[in-house]
Amino acid sequence: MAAARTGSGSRQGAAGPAAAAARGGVAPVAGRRQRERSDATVEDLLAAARALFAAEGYTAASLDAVCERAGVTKGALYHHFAGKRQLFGAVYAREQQRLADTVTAAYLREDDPWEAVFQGGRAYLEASLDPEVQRITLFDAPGAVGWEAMRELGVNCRDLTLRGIARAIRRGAIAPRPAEPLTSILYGGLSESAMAIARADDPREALQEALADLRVLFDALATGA
Amino acid sequence: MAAARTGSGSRQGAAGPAAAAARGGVAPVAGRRQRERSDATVEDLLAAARALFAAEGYTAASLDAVCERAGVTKGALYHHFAGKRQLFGAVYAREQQRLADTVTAAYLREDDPWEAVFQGGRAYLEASLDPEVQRITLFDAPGAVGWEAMRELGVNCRDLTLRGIARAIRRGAIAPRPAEPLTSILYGGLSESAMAIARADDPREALQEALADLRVLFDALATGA
DNA sequence: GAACATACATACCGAAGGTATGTGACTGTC
DNA sequence: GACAGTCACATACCTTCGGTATGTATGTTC
Repeated sequence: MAAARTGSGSRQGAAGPAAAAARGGVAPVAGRRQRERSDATVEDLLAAARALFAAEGYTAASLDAVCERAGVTKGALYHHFAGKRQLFGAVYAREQQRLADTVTAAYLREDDPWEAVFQGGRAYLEASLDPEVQRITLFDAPGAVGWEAMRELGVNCRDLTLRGIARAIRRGAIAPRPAEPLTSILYGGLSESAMAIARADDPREALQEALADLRVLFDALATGA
Repeated sequence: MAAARTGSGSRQGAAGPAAAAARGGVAPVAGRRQRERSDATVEDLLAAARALFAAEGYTAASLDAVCERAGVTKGALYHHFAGKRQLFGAVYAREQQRLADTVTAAYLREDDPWEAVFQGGRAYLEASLDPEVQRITLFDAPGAVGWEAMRELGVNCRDLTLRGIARAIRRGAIAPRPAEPLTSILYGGLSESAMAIARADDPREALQEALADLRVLFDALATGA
């Protein structure tokens, strides 16, 4: 327990630019364990990257700007991430995780397996109306990380959809069929719907119309029983 | 008809790098009218850009490489296009035009308005299986030119879908509803399906399954009459 | 406490998008 | 049919940005 105070709150000798100290943590920094420091830096970088990627888009957002906002230098960035694509990939994975949590919560609230898929879809649609979410998950992700990586970077809503549909089929809530095609149609349809709704003259009304149409579609596919 | 020969086939004084002479045209160049020269240069640039954008993606493809392939310098490129985005936008617009022609042809072959939409969708799906088409229209376009520009850059398949659905509604082939929501679901569903099919273990089988599922969906929405 | 590993900062490089400017070919005009 | 003006480029250059190599203070291990 010797002398723990190290004076300046900056992480190292030179001048730590800014912003990092504004995080929730208490004042001192040098006494923490490496893992905590590392995690905090990654957190700062991801937060800064998310903000800039969302605001300016993947190509327009520069790593220098990300580092400045995170209060770190490029040395730190490249210590934790292999490059710009990987940084974006990490941001994307987080975003999908957040979306998936929301969708899963809505899904689990329903007992009927087909209705549960509907509610999950509804939750995904509503969550995807946020322009920042759209920019990251719908616009830039395909071009930046590719289609395969989008599905392999941890949890993703497409797999959620697939599993929901598969369960609805197993339970007999919809007619037997391979689950993949309907997954593509539903997931792609919801994604495109989100983009259209967000840009509609009256997004509120557009959302209601979309949900009504989606309801018709779900009813049409449900087995009468 | 004075002396028309100008010696070298190169367009101007200095050394025209390459490739441009390989186009279909005959040998001399200087005698043509400006408009023809200009059109030919634009054509070369678009062809080179399409090839590189399709092969390497929007960000990875460099304008220097495009110019080299087109046998032109950046001066020519920036004389005809405002920048990289606009060049890509022009390539994208052409691609959409090509797709739209194919889709329209399939659409017009059917009399029943709802079946015509199905055949148009089928044509769009099959045409979108080409990796080069996918890379340009599905992966890079949203991030590079944005959603609004994708719909304002000339003909596009989404509007075709919208009009087909609107006609099917007017003719009573499907139940009355606002056409926009179903358009988003169908167009987005087909786009996502194309990406999934192209990456499936057995694309042939995946395509058949997708079309079968699409058929079920179309039948479910059709009015019995 | 000495050797080692971690977590950065600093400085630099090359590539690529974009721009400013020059020049020869073309075109309308008198 | 010269001549002025415009068009269609080429050349050279600037700036930004992604990426890398290296130095160094901090933390960890034995």
